[in-house]
Amino acid sequence: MPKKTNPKPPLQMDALGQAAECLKALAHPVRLRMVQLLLHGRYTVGEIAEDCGIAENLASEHLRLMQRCGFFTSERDGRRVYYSVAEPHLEDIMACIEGRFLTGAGK
Amino acid sequence: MPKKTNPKPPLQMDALGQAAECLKALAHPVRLRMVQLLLHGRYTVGEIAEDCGIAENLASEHLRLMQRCGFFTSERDGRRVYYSVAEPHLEDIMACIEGRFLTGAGK
DNA sequence: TTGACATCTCGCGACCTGACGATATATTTA
DNA sequence: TAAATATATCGTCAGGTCGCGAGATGTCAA
Repeated sequence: MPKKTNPKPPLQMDALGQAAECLKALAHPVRLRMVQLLLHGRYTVGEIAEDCGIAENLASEHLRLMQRCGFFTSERDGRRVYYSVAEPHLEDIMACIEGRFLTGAGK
Repeated sequence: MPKKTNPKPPLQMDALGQAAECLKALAHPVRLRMVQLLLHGRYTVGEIAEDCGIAENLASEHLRLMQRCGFFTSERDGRRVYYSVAEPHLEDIMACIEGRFLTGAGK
């Protein structure tokens, strides 16, 4: 076991910190549901809130959190705001998660 | 193969909750580091703590959290306890995370 | 046994998160 | 203009997390 002066793995501790930040954003059942939904198309805040079974202001807060992480993007159309996936890697990451945690389960 | 063409996928909300729990366990820079390290072999608590630059009792807490999620396993050898990866999907998941967040960085 | 070592557990304080109600802003329609 | 609709923001608070020190537990060797 080498010393702390980085023999083995590089010092990506700050990069790992960033990754951890984004994983925290994903680590919520409602937000995972939002990812699943938005991977199939774009939806308004109201539609997303109804699908997730939560209040619209709460949905708005979750969506903006995901937007801050770069996962989602939004565009206004009249009084409505449509959210959609902005991060292409989300599909791969979600596939990994589903492959591990949702295999065969549920319907 | 069950139906897959579902506009609004059904309620696997509890499965998503479980996935979120495990993602929370991953969503910490030190624990991500531990995953990277243990994907290369098995190490004692002391070795892991030194690699991560944290106190041993703190390392022990992080390791046991990962163990509770089924990611790691441990076996005692004398006074030492070796931890190693117990969840094969961890490699794929970590590859996804690194592909998104650690591309080109570090080294 | 005693003592050193390796790991684990507990309790505390600081900080963060999630959900909620109330309110604010933006847009369309009457 | 006012009112209705759609979304966003704010304040609050219960509950959770993180890191730490102190001490407990387990193991080996003399």
